[in-house]
Amino acid sequence: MKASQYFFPTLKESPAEAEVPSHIYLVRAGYIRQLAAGLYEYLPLGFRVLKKIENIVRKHMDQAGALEVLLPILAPSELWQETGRWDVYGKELFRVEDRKGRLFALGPTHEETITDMVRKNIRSYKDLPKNFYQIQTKFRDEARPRYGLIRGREFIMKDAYSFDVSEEMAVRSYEIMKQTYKKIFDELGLDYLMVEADTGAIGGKYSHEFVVKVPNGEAHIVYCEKCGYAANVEAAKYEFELDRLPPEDEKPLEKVHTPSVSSVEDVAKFLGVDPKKIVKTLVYILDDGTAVAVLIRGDREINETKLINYFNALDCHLASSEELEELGIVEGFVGPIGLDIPVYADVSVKDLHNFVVGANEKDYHFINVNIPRDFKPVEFVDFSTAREGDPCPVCRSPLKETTGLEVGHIFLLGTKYSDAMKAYFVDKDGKEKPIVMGCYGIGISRLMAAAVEQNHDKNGIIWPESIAPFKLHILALNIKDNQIKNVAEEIYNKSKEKGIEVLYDDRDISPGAKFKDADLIGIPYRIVIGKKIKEGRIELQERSTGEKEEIDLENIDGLLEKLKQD
RNA sequence: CGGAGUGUAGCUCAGGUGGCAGAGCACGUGCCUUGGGAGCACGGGGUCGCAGGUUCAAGUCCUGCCACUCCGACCA
Repeated sequence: MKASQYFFPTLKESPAEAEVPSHIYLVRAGYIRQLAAGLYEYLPLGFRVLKKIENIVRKHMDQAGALEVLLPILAPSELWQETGRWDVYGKELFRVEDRKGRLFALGPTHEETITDMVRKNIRSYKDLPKNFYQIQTKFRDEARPRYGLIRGREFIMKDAYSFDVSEEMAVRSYEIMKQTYKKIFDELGLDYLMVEADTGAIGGKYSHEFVVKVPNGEAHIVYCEKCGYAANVEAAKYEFELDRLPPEDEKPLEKVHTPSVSSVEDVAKFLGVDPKKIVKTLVYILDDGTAVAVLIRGDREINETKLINYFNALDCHLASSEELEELGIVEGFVGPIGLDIPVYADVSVKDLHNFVVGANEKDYHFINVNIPRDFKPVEFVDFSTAREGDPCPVCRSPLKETTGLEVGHIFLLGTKYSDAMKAYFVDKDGKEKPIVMGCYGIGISRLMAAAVEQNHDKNGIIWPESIAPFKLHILALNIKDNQIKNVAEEIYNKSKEKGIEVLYDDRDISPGAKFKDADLIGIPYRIVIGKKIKEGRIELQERSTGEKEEIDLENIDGLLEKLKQD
């Protein structure tokens, strides 16, 4: 491709609205443009990268035996009513109305549609297993789109759905996808972790996330360098047994005056005790309006996902001042003793002795509290958010913490959707059974951003070879010099003949501008044709290392052949 | 959805106390130049986010709305 005929509007300055590297460079280098919040146009370079990623994903999905389909973006509301998600999914679901007033969803995901397709067309165990996938634009009316392609309202996703005769077989399908995902992310050249994840409201037996390691990522991950355990903090087990305080003799319960002292920090300072011996009492309101008190050791944080899962709720929030008042609870001095809502305790409180809690009375705390002498929680549950330094649940070494970007998520769904939508098959024994499902997503457009987050420097993008828009960038530094031009054209033509994807900068602009654009765009290999052509030499540069190597023109065929090979 | 900020040329931005709409870059033409975003000259380009109000006069002051960004909540 000749640059003079191509289109990559580069910018000298960062766009005002971009904050993160992937957003800044994809815009500056002319890959994408913003249309509105969370909506982006893919310019020719951007679309090339997108197709590269798609094709890698497609290749591995096909190899795994999955079958590519294309489902409608619009989904009739009735389907979503069947699973209850028309109401549950909330404001994130784009809803549209046709001329007759019939409602549709712009698909944010396709469990309903694919399950409908399967239930209408699959009758027997002989038709199973099947795995269908598609690569398509998805719509989610995000409360806060941000970071360019990382969180859009419209984005490109590969979604796959497996259908099996039994859970055992479904696990097998799930494992195949897990291995397939590893191959995909390996080939993309990304530094990622596969982590145990929460299944969220989608339900199911278990799930794994594939997380690309980036600073300031939205996903918080703990992992063990020793044994390889890795989990999203929402799903990571907290091993309190390994973090418990030494036993003590019980001291008598005492109420102490603590004027205007309510935060754990302040109480610890005021009473001169370790925050680990202060127990926070948090009042949560579940989505059905139930109020519950949850105790946790002062040095730890509640994980609301674990809470939601335990209570089988869709949602929960910390009680507001008004809600506390309605319940007759004293804000800042809440404690389990004498509280008339159910009290649950995080495991971190188990076997804790002589600890401090709020006295449910303004400006008072109890000290030397002991379980079960002074109160008894309904149950001890793991509500803790895992964090760096916690013991690994597998091998007990201290966990490390990192952040990342979720680019893939696989779920073993079970029969949640097949039950709701009556997707049944007739098994060998002649009995009708629900199909066991799994679902598997990869954020294609987000991967493009993730790759840039992980591969850039101050001058621009450094694409992994597998997804670079072109492999070779030819810079003819002075296109008015006939010798330079002729050599450049010759190398360009030879590259094309060999099937090397090449961008040839034949524009009549200054050398500096060409170098700057080339660095921004980030094509892996660069052949520079300039003054040294007088001595019959050209230059090969690698974008990733910045290394420059002078090559005799007569060796150009060998060089191109080598570029073609790797 | 709560909090904060921004909105002026294609881009990045400047425009105290109200008084002719600006710069750099980009773009066009010509000259010159060609190894890290060259130089000179001339030129084109504006609904100052939108609507209303105050005023002789509004980019500037007031009210409302919209859009975009950031922090948080949220994120099958």
